[in-house]
Amino acid sequence: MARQAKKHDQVLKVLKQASGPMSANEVWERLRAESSGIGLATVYRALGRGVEDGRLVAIELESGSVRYEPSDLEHHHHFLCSMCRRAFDLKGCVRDLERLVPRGFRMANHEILLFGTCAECRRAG
Amino acid sequence: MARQAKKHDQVLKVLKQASGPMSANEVWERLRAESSGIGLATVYRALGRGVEDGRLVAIELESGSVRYEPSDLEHHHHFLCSMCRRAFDLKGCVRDLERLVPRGFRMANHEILLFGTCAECRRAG
DNA sequence: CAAGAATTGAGAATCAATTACCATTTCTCG
DNA sequence: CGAGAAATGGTAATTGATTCTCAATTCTTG
Repeated sequence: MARQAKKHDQVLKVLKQASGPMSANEVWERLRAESSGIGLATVYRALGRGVEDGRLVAIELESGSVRYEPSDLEHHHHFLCSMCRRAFDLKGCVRDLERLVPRGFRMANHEILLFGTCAECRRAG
Repeated sequence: MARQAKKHDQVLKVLKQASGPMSANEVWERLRAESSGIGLATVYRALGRGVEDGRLVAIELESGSVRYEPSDLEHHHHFLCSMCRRAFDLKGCVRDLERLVPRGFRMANHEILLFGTCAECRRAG
């Protein structure tokens, strides 16, 4: 069996349990507190490999940061809280997207992004 | 009357005529070729001021670059060509977005982004 | 035209995200 | 155990976007 990459597994685990896609930094901040800590470089390595493996997908919801999520999630979209900047998964999708595509263009996929305030920030704010 | 800012007007004009939101760099590349050229710093200044003025809005469709568009456009969404990386305006919207919002969250606005290949790149490719 | 204010351009500086490096540690396996 | 492969962490280096600096230019107005 291949050598086990403990830290890498921790990274994947965090993403599996997350309520939405996370940036490298978010993953790092969550893991560094834990028992043994983790280096940011390792987080990036784990994420990069996860994408290569096909176990993760990288998405870009806003300028300046790439987020990662498990690739085996059902089709879904995201909510970006403008206060805490976290992204949350949404359930469901919408229909009739095809009719938005201009003549001659080909749509490969789509992203629906809702902006606003998450429940937690609403309570806090 | 206030001093006229020629270059700034050129920047706004480019955005008005554009088929979609443009990044600072895209605007710069289009204008530098013209008659007198323009400095990248000036493009940024014009964009920044345009946003302050309320004449432009900044949107973030992908990592690493903010795009700008006139603020007086009707509600619309965007298509991002994965080959040429340009963004195009789309007509129309979809319904039922509200039902995607999780309980306790508040949606302020939304973005629908279609990915794929634009007509030009399809012909070329 | 002269003075003063705003604009401009070029390049340096900054900033955040990401990657590269390299020494150290941890595993695996014979 | 001992050698070699893989993983790790800290930090330097890089990258791309954006902002800053400052001297030169352009306007506006009297």
